[in-house]
Amino acid sequence: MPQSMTSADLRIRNQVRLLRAVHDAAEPFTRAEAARLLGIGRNTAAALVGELEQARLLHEVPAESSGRGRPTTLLVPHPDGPLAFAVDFREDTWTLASVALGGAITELESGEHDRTPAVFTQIRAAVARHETPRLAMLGFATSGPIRDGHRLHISHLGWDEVELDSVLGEGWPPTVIDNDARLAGLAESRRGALRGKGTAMHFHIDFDIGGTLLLAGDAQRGGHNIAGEFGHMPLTGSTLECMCGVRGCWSLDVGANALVRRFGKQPGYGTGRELAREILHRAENGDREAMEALDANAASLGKGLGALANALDPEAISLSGLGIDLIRLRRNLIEERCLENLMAFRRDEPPQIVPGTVGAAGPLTGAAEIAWDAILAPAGLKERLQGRGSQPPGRP
Amino acid sequence: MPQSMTSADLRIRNQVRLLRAVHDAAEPFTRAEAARLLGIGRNTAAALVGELEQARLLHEVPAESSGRGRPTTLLVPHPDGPLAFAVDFREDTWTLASVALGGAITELESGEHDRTPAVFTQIRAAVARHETPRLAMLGFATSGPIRDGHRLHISHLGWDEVELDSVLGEGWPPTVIDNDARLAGLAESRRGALRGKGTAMHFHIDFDIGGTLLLAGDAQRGGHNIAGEFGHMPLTGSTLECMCGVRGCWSLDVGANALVRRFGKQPGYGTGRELAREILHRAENGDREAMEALDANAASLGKGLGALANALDPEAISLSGLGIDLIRLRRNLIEERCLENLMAFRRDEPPQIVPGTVGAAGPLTGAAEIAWDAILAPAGLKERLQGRGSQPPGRP
DNA sequence: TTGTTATGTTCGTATCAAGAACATAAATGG
DNA sequence: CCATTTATGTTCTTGATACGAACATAACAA
Repeated sequence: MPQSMTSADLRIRNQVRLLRAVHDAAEPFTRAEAARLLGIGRNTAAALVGELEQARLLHEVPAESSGRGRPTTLLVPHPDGPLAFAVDFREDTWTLASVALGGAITELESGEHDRTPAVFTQIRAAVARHETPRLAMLGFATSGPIRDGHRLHISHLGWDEVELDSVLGEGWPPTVIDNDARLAGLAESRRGALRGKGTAMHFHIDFDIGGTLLLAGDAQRGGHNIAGEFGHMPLTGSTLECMCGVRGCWSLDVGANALVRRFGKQPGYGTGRELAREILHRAENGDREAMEALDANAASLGKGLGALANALDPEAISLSGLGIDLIRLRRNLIEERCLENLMAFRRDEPPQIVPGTVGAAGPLTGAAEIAWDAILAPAGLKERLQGRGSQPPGRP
Repeated sequence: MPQSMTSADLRIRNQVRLLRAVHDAAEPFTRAEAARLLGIGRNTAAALVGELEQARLLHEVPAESSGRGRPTTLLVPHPDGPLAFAVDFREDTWTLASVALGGAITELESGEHDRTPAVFTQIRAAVARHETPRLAMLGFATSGPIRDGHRLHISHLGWDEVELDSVLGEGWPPTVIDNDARLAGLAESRRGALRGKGTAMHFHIDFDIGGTLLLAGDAQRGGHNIAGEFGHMPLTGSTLECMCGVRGCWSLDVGANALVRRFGKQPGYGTGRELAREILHRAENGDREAMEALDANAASLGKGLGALANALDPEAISLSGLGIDLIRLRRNLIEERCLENLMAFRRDEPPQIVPGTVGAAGPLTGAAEIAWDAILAPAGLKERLQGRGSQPPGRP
């Protein structure tokens, strides 16, 4: 318990509460509403906002009057305030975006890459092209687990335990990095289908299944920062050997690899994704073999979700990637199998299974969230508020 | 965000921090150490402790001097301070204990019961026999899930969705209640083998498996307060039908029921526990059939733990109940099967699998923890500190 | 006996949020 | 068109908090 609590910390805490409220709100709100929301007086709210405006974190704009009363102002991000950059680093492409307080995303640049760590240099160059003193923190979404926060393991790129520092190199802005599946879940939890849920799960279905357990708006990270490999539990009774080194993984029956395998093709990270799309398309058009593959996929998905719901009791489960299509095409089958595998006493309150609403922007949005979490941490904010007005914001 | 943050709340927060430190510490510490621990000045510490002494929460006793310096005092629970009562309600027995700040347990009374809800009246009478104005909160451990905190479901007593209010009846002190497996895990996390682990799991193996995911010293509760049924995931490939209504549950292969079934006996909640002990005993003495049953049990346990570790990445896993015996008798087999089912890249850092150290006192200890959590919540503490010195402590 | 050391105590100060009273800018309604 | 109503902004005072510095105290050590 190192963090002492002094009057100054009290102020910081209230300012963090205010900024978080602005960041998390679906719609901008006024200063008076903020006072009510935080349970503080209008005078205190005025003081807080004043300092935050000085520090170029908030800005006040006239609010169109609604009814009687003295007109007030809306609290919006400061036009010259700090920005988070977010990177979504994928299999063969990357995207760089800038994200303001409140979550508004501006895509800056994107590109393809050659699957070697040189891509990081490429991305860093892009960051440099758009660099501004306003850049305060960079959030980075990558596929693959990041052990202990620094050892990167991306099997489909053949990167095995790559040391993060060595590939990132020097010259990066302050950076926070996490797994894309987890960040996609975080995005749903903060700004998507799982908003407001205390306990929820998200699964991204691509070649296989990656997921995360979301508790009160935060993604569970695990003891070595590698939680979330729900796809590698033996939930469907498969006896095949998985690329992960274990037999019987759930992922062997759900996802693009599973679809492809049913057609005698080699599962793997090549053209599998297009083939899977093709199979779904054929299933939609009544192709019998494709429909069976789709059914098997959906049934296995539902079974696994039921099993996980028994253990973790989520209020809702959202899906992304192929999961969106699976819900669209086979919702009933998924729900039926989920129900079948729920303990009997849970069947009157099954978890909602919903398509994610953040969509393909999930990892990028999640990366922005962790970057803003870092910016809005009390420690960092304290610094930013100390030198109010004098030097320009952004990292030192 | 309803909780405002005023100067008074600041004081309460620091007092909570201090009390929690005392409650959680393995050894009592001095006032000066407390000041360093919390990062506050000695003068502030003196003020905090003074008020807490007034409120009969803390007491100062002379500390034997260690080396130079002015002698100081140890912070200990106030001899007339609030007490938590804890109840461990089991299949056919119950135990009532009194627990002071810091976690010291005094057993007050125990008894058997007839498996009908009348037992609650019995327990309430016992509480009344020991009632004192110092009683501040009662923590209650029961088997079976408690949906939404008020619907009790104990299958082996034939209690199906019993409304908690109706069985508890009137006249109880302020009460918090939770599931025994979850509370046993909480106990290990706070005071046992999982102390200090950020992410951990605990499994209580009895007839079947109940468990809990422990995050930063708190047990995960789920969206409907019924998380933790890890035993009802299909982790071992069984095809049997489980009493829970699903096929293939992990619990079908691990625990007393699984042992008993191997001997052609009907699994269930009768004399199964003694029979299971008997089987373990025979296995220890070299009985081949019993050894095979034990091996199968241990192997299934290990396999399931590996699968769960893939998903949730615990630093450590503790076991209680039969799990203690399984570790004692077949540690290698459990660990080997766990490792086999861990994704390859995790195998150099497998979760530690350890016997719980709180032992049979787990549910009782956990019940005391949630009771003290309630007492030490800022809201309740505020009340207790308002009327300092005037009226006696305890619930109004 | 005289320092040394760790702790307790006292006092003044800066900061913070609350509360009350007042000021202000719209909409409302005759 | 003007007084009223209403919601908000602003100002000032007040009580409470933790901090820092200086000093007091009680042991131990040389």
